[in-house]
Amino acid sequence: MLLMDSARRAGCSPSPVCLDLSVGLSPSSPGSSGPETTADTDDRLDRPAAGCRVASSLSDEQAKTLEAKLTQVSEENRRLTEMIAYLYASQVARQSSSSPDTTSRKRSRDSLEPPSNSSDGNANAKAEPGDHAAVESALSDEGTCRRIKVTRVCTRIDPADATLTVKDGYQWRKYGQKVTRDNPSPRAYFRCAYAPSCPVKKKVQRSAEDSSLLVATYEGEHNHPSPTRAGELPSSASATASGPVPCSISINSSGPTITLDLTKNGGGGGVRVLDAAEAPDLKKLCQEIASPDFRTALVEQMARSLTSDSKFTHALAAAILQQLPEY
DNA sequence: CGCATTTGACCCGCGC
DNA sequence: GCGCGGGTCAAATGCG
Repeated sequence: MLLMDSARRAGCSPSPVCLDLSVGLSPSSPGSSGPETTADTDDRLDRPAAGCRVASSLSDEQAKTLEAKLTQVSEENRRLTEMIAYLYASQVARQSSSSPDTTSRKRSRDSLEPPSNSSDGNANAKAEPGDHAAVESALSDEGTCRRIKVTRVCTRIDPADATLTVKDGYQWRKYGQKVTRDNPSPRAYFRCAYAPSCPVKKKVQRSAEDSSLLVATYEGEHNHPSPTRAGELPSSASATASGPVPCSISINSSGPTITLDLTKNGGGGGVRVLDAAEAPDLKKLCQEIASPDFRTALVEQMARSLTSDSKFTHALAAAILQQLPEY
């Protein structure tokens, strides 16, 4: 959260690709219902975090140390973002050179949706390289295209649980269910209960590879507050119950957002690119990001940043201790 | 009785 | 033009 906040303050969104690094908090964080499940929403950035309360109890010296560290982390985050942007640009260049025809576009009959910019896994599974241009087009036509945010959220569930429900705090109305070609488990279609005033839809389907993984794809943004406080984030409630997921990939009209959720109990805290095979237009990029070298470098750099400074770790430990009740 | 869910039918875009 | 497959509709059904 500090990373994201610092990146935002540093104005660190120069590229169509945003590297969103979120370090999971303890599920028992006071006042937090557990937004461990990743989603590229901005809401959580504007909420007071546990870390802010910790920082407020620090001495001036500790605060300065943390601030200096924050600046350093911001810089590193900016470099990482640039790295992602470079990889993305390279991929775009390769794709555009191999598929000059970008005129044919699949347009949804649903007027609420933009030109095909779907992150739907199965739809992309059969997409040709030209489809990548659809994403690219949406990126370059920001001024003319209506921006529809598409977010993919993954939640680990009990494999025995047959219900395709993701408790995210919002009320949904199911309007359809289909068995898709590439996945034996059905896909459920939901509309926000506040429709038609709220245009948000979501699709929920088990992962074809891992039946314990529930993939929810949100299209659009709610134009109303969540009925429940716990639902400030998509799937936040279920994430608390089911545990965070290591990674999610989101694609919106402002560019793909790759969210790496380095939580401590989501697959060992490793970085994993999920459903890369389902997004062939980004497959190459995702493969590069998911490569062992990149992952190792990323994790090492983050770990080094956070642990190399003994003052930082001591200050953090002291701050945490101050928050613990005395026995 | 009203509302939510289920499920088969239908629509539409795309590839061949 | 036809078939396929994803997405949506709407009547039927279930439930409180």
